[in-house]
Amino acid sequence: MVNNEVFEAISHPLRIKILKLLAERPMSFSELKRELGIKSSGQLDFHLKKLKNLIALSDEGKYVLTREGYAALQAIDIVGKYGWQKRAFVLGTVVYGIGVVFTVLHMLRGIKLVHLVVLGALTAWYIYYSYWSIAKRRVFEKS
Amino acid sequence: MVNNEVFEAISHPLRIKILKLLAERPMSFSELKRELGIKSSGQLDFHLKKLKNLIALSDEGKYVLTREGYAALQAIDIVGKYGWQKRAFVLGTVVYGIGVVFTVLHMLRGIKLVHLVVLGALTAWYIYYSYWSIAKRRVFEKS
DNA sequence: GCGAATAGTCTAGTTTTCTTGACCTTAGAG
DNA sequence: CTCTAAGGTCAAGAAAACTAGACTATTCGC
Repeated sequence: MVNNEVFEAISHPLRIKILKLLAERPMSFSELKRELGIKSSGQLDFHLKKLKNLIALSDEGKYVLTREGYAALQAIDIVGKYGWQKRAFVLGTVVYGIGVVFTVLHMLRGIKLVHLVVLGALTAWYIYYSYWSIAKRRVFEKS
Repeated sequence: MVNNEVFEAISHPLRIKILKLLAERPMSFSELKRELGIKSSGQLDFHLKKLKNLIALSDEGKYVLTREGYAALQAIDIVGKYGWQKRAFVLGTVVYGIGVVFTVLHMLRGIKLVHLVVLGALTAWYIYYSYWSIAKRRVFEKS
């Protein structure tokens, strides 16, 4: 299943609801019908077929998510939370700052190898995190 | 823009290509046309309009990705790489194991606070990572 | 001032998607 | 044996998505 097929599969609100319901627990055909509040069996049938690859039928006759289904759900999560990335980056910067200050205060009472290791690890993490946030996620892009 | 609108926007192979091209560098209308190898202006116009919210026109008259566009690109990445999650988890487990062994070997020459801190941090990271991998990403789900 | 390139718009027609509702089969309750 | 519920399938029509190609306006080289 190539990329755009997954996105086509999850490009309908009802199908996203189905995935979210199945992430909570496996459900049978009529359970899904009830939870979704739809009357037409044909409609559910149609959308379940569009979700093939993302869902499967368990031995007990209930629909469950496949691994690809969980991946799709993660993608849904990412898009739903993109507004938080800037705030998360600011928080990460604060955490880095506190870590550095804390370590430097300790170093004032004698520099030890462990201080340098912690400082190096913190900085390595922060550089990597910044790279992802700024170069890949473009948290400071406008709009 | 709600979730399913984003996925509808990226549910066409040409539109995914457009986003990937624009992630490399801003491009003008005819640059895109050339790179995509299409002949119809109407077609490009149609798909660019479907991508509204994910792209924008810069001052220089070139199309660029918006922050939401980068989020969509991340979602595309996730779905494209879901096959790697199991391998990544195995690697993570190996890293955790090496870290624990390394730390315990050091502890044999006298237990210090730093050893316990490192061990605690390693384990906290691994528990969190396992939670995500197993509960959220279902890396061990079959299919 | 002319030809070519850029940057599109608009329309008509084709193809897909989606919804509705009728229909089918099996199993269990009474 | 009949009625109801579960678990679907299928066909027809409406609505959307998509493509092709004709058309427009502006700019730049010459």
